Amino acid sequence: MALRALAEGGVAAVAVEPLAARLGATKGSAYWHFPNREALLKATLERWEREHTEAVIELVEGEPTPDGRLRKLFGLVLEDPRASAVELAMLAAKDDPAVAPVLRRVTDRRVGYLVELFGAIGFPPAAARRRAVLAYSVYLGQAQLMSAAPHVVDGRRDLLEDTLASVTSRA
Amino acid sequence: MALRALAEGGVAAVAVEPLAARLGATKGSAYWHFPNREALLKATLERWEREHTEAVIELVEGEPTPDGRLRKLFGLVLEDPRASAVELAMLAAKDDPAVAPVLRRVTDRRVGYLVELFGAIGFPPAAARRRAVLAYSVYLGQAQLMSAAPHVVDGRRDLLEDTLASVTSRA
DNA sequence: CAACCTCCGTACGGTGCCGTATGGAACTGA
DNA sequence: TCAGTTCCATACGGCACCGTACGGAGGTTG
Repeated sequence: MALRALAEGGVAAVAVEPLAARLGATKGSAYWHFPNREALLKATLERWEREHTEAVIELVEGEPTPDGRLRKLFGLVLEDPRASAVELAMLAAKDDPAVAPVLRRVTDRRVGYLVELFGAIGFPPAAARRRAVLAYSVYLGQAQLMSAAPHVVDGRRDLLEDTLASVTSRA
Repeated sequence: MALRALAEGGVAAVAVEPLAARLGATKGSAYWHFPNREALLKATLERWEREHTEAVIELVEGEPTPDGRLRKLFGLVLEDPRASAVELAMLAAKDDPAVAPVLRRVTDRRVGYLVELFGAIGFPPAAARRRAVLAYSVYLGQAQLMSAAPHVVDGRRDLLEDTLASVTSRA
């Protein structure tokens, strides 16, 4: 529920009174479960970190080949922009003291996973790391673009191919 | 001044009372110059659009070759992350009704410029457009990453080369 | 049954912001 | 000089949120 609010209204929407009202309850109840708003937000963020970061990686791990995993990963952004809503909300609130550490952990975890992936494709460690950083930049940028200006992408299914080609090519 | 607040505190910081206080004035004064907060925000955003979007393009146009222009463009993000602060604030507030139209215009303008650039490099129109969308994604993503998790990039000067190679290679 | 703990509601004060009302000082022009 | 305009301050009410105080219903345990 708090996650839904986070996706829809950003970090600011993870607030005691609005959420209580949404649940048909009152603040009195909410403040029994959480000492304050910060604790509510922290719990929400950590729950997202726990459940959704690994979930994506597990989903991607279902693909048999490393190339297939990369394709799956970037395909996720393009096929369902709404799925990136929480990610974008986190980036939007990157300066919030409750958000920053979670964001940092998730970023490290994901870039680390990408390093593995590029290593499995055959890049040597240093190159794999560079590719991973680049690929994650593309991932973030596409999520932003899909969300903020979908018309520039609009049905551009070949963007996925372009992306994969540019990120994996050994020029 | 309002632009400074926008860069530092995001769209939420472009508020009547905080800005007035920052200027050593009072709201009474502020509400004489602007009918309401929305007008203040709109004026701030449009001023940014007017002065800074074209400014970047003009700066880049100073480079003699198209390749040099691309290099300059991506170099800007990596050499001074603070310069992207307003961009990121805009993206963070993309759902704000005052922000959305400005963001859309700026995105269109920039992607359009990139299409020109890739055309000048020698890509045929359709390919140039695809490259432009991809390149702008990388631009946005790098700005995000530099701002939210600088430690993963950290001194990685070769990222610029990687980026240019991946975006311009004719694989 | 009585004391107790759990969970929720009502009621209140505080803060930061929006927007309005109103008055006044300084300048400007007839 | 005096009326009008410009620019700013004080003061007020409103709203949305945070957080606290406190009371009460219902199950739990001695």
